[in-house]
Amino acid sequence: MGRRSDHSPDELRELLVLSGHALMGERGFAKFSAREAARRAGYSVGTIYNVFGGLDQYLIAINSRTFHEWSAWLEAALIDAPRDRAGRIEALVRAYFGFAQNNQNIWMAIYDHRIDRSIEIASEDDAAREGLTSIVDREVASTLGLNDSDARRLVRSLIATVHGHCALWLTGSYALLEEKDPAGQAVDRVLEILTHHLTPSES
Amino acid sequence: MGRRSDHSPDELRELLVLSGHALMGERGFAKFSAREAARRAGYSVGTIYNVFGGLDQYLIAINSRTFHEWSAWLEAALIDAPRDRAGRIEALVRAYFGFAQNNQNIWMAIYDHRIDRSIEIASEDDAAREGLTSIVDREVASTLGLNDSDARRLVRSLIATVHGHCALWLTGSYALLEEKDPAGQAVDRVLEILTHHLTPSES
DNA sequence: CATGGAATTAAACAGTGTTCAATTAAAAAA
DNA sequence: TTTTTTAATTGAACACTGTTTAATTCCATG
Repeated sequence: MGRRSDHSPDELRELLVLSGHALMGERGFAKFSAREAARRAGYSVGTIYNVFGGLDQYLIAINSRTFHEWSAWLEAALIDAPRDRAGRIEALVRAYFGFAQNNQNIWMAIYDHRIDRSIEIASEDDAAREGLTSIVDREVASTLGLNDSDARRLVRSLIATVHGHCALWLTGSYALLEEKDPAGQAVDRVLEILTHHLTPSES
Repeated sequence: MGRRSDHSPDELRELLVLSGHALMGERGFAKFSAREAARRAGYSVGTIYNVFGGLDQYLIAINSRTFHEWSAWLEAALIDAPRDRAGRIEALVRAYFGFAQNNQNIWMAIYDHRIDRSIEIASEDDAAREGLTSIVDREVASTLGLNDSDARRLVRSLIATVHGHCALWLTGSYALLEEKDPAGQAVDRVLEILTHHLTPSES
């Protein structure tokens, strides 16, 4: 076939991302198939290469969708969160875990997809990733008595801390198998760390 | 061919693990090929299925080898470590990072391989994984004024904290891209956490 | 209506994991 | 020693991948 008018370029792009995202959720990264994703969208594999340029870019687009959903999930959780600092931090961390648990395959796909340094990430995809970090920046960094640079470093370190708990938990890795409440452990660690970085007047 | 006497069952097993481990180091998990690993060992794919029972068990065996090397690496680093608590903790965390950095592909393969709950892990492979945790248990837990249960929980949480920093760093993930010394951040976080769990007389 | 250009596909290629009948070598039995 | 049994090893088949490219088919424009 040739140019088909049943979908505009943008519609087609979104259609394929949607189909791939759903398939990733069903199968997980290891059993994902671009062929199958295209098939379900009613197109053939080649179309993916046309639209995205390659499999890596397609996977990046799928993961960007996950980042958006994840950000929205966190924002939603923060609406109902308590007003005190510890309460908000706990809500944030538990929402982080909640999204991962309720969307295991697509959450893990974010980290399963290793992107070669050679291929460049579109600014749109970059923004999706930054969006998540910026939520934590807003919630945490502003309340600290640190200069911006130190606060940024600490926030990223806190994200790594929470990520570590969540990743080991969901991969069923040895370290957290017997732990009943990994999210609670992450919350505790984050709060312990934060007390070290509060100015006396804040603690 | 039939039964060949050039390798005993144990030798063959080790030969294949060695070959697979080397290939994993060269290519990484995504581009690993059991066929190629067997080829390099001078056998055909079927042999892997004979010896290990399936691809999953083969990958588990390869990763067990990594765990042994990793444990040895940590023990070696602890020999030259300072005697004070903070110094030993720092040495441990930096050795953790050092192994991962110097063996990126085989280190990441540990977490890339998702093991279905249905397949059971041989006690030998379990021991390889426990061995690593037990090093941290020995170094950290015994110095804390906690009961065994709480200490175990905390140690695993600390491992998750360090793992998170290391994983985000090596995957080139958004959160730690600009961080110059991720290991140092992990060390700082671990020490900050530990001060919260020391009895007054120890701090 | 024709024609050029762009979207879409089908087919080909080189790989993969997995299974299993056929083969072959060594060990056991005669 | 010769034969038979047993077990290790392979090769081929199957159904899949991702990736590239020539051929097709549709649409918009002249």
